[in-house]
Amino acid sequence: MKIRDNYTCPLELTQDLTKGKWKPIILWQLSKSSPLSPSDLEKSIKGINQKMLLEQMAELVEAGMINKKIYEGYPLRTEYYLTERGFKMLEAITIMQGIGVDLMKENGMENILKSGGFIE
Amino acid sequence: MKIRDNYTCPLELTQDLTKGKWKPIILWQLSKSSPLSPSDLEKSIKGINQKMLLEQMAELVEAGMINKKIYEGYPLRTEYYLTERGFKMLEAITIMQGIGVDLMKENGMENILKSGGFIE
DNA sequence: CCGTATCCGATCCGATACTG
DNA sequence: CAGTATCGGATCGGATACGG
Repeated sequence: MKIRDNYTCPLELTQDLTKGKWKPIILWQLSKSSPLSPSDLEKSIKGINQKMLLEQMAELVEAGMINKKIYEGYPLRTEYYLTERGFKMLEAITIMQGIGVDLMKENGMENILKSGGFIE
Repeated sequence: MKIRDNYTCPLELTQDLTKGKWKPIILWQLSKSSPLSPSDLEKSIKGINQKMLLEQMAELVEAGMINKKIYEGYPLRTEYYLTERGFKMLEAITIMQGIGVDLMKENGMENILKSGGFIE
């Protein structure tokens, strides 16, 4: 993750640190159940693969949104959990989740909401 | 803007509609002063160019976050303003702005905060 | 001044393979 | 199971030019 040297406003910085297809979803998942191992998360996030998950989590750690606890020995085990900053970011994500629900209701996508296919 | 057909959760939809380098900043600017013309916005957002601005605004209109009012006649004039949904989205953006300020303070980037270079 | 089209480099993301 | 490396296609974003 490259932090640019010139930001015109703080919002851009936060954006940079939380952008990408998966990061908000990872934070959302960790807010509901924590701590979680990478394999747990991979199961709970439909469509993600191991590479994307670990890559995005490493960036979230760098951004101070999540932390990990590593257990020595075999089988390997690591657990991730939200930091205080991560919880704050989650407030923003929660609002966006609400907007998404509204949008889906307005656009005949209730099937997704009810199917249980999504993570709530 | 292509809306995917399969979302695993509403958050992904909102993300799709508000992603990109400029959209949150456009909403932020419109929240402080509204309505604004494209040329006003272009002046107030450092680094953006006309193409990106109009392109991103068109997508925000499609997403129902902003609306525009077109005045007939010459010189051409159009004004953009936030919708109710846009204001809701702004709550999330405001939180992220706050996180960005914290991050900058922790990382010796106060110069950006104080320089007046950013839009507050 | 508002808006659209094109071109092209940078970045993202998914598949796959590999290590400890 | 956790994590890293590589590669290629898709997408994004900035420059530039053109039209209403």
